[in-house]
Amino acid sequence: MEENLKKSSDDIGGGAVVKKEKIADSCADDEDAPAVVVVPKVGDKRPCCENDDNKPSSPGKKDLSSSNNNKVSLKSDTERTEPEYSMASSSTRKDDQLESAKAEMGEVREENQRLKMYLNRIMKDYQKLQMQFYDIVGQDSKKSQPAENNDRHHQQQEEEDPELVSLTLGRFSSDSKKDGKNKASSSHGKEEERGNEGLSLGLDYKLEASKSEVDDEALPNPSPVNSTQELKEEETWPPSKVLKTTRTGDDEVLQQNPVKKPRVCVRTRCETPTMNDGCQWRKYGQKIAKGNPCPRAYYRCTVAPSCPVRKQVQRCAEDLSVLITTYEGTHNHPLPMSATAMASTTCAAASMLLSGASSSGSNVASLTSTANLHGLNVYLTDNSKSKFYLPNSSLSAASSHPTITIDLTSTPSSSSSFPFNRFSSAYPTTSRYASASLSFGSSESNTVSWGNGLLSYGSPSTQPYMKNPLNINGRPQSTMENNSIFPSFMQKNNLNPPQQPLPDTIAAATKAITTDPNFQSALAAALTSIIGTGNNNNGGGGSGESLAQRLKWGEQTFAVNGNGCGSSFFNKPPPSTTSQPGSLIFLPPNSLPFSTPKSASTSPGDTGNHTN
DNA sequence: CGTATTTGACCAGCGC
DNA sequence: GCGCTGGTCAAATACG
Repeated sequence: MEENLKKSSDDIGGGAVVKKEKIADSCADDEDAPAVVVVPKVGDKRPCCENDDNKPSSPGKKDLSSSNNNKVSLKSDTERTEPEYSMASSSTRKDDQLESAKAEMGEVREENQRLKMYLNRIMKDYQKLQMQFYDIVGQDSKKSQPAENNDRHHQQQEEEDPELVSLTLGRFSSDSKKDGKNKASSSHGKEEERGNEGLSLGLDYKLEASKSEVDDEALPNPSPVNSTQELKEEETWPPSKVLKTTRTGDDEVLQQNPVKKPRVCVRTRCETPTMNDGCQWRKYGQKIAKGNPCPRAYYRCTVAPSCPVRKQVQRCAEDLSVLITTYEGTHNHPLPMSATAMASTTCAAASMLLSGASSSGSNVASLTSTANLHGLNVYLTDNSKSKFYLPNSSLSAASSHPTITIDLTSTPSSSSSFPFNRFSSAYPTTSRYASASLSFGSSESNTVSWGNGLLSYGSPSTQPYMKNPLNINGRPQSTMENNSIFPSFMQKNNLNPPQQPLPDTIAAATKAITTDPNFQSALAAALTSIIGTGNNNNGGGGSGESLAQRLKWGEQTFAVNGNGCGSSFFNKPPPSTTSQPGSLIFLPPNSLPFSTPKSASTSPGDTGNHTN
């Protein structure tokens, strides 16, 4: 364990920190881009570990990014640049530049220092938490040793039982892989999960925590984007191949879980080829799916080169006006503000799915939870038991993935009456994974497609989509989505901004999801695992406060970071927004969608982008 | 000319 | 083992 921790810390120091430049690149429209963001280097994921030893980062950038060598690096940079400036400039202008450069360097240095402090704090917290966790686990194990067998039995069942997928997922990261110690306590962990859904779920749902390194890395990593998720996801994304290898390579623990990422399926009414979710996507494939005449388009997130997020866009065969967008994976990079809405929503949905599944998993009973929040109906069901089937056969493809469906197409009446009419589980009855359906049929007209609403809101005049109805084949003509402005959907108490029906819906949806106890617990656990807040007195102002306390669902603005699940803690603690490092920031009210420069399509939603 | 999209080929998983 | 299907790759093409 210690080793792991150490390792993780090294990793963090070596490769996790991303420099400003990078951020700027990926999120051109994010004006508030943190000066320094800790972002898991997706692309460098592997290298990430290697970097420590073998791969010195490239001079300019890496220096800044290397937390361990911040000072040195910065200094070297400065030294390097100074001469250039002086040589080149004899004029006062140059001097000014030099001064400004120095000032910048100073800022960056400070930022780095701050990040370092964060990192240290996090590491400490993490260790403490872990210790506590083990203590608890140990106690439980003693208390319920007899029950252990049962747990094991459950475990086995889970392995065979599709429903338990989410549990499995949760289990992975924390239990299975850390070390023998964890392994021993895995069963207990499960027990705890049962009692407290959120416990270890957290990031687990990120899945396949196949590698211990990954886990370790992730936990300590303060990166705004859930590094854990990213790393895991990245590894897992390569669908079958990687999975397979992972599976084989890893223990049997993984066996039970095919390691498939949860998917969030969003149904919206959208006339445009794709829904603008604020992210930048590149189309990499198109296929005719069985049972649906409309081709399915495959997109991958291009905001960051290594972003594992993929999405599938397809028109509903039954109703061509309905666009089905399926998101898979979590962004490993900061997202534009406009993209956070969707990201948060999808992330929340995924979390809910997992948490819900986990809870159901223990009982192996069908889970059906209903929440009526803010006029939204949220249904979480265990599909495996569900007798409903998804009309769109094309979705059956997702059968192997835990899938949660968010229906934004249903009208109030229909949704309220029975959302599953439209949505049913994406899983066939034989599905191995639990799935959930969310129907956000707000009282407002959901008929306004998400994409449309967003698009029009953002910059009506410049919305190409609107101009480009889908082509004959229903293929997106362009993956470049316009930036949509996603009104501060997260604004507190402001769920019904005028003229923003859609965002509103999303906001409500997000809120509804986030209000879900399951989700809360899951998210809290996740955040806790990352930040290690909990009981520690974190040096960071008020960190002593429990995370849960800090999460004031529904009341506070919910800042979801690029990854979606509140990862942006450290991402950007702009003084103004977050004086407290640990505080959970939800979208700053009125985070407007800046239109992303050109190609970037920023829309609310990270995990998913819907482009019609 | 660089970048994004298109599209056929390829691969892996799954069911029969 | 074979065929079907989903998903991805990558060369060719289109576009700005």
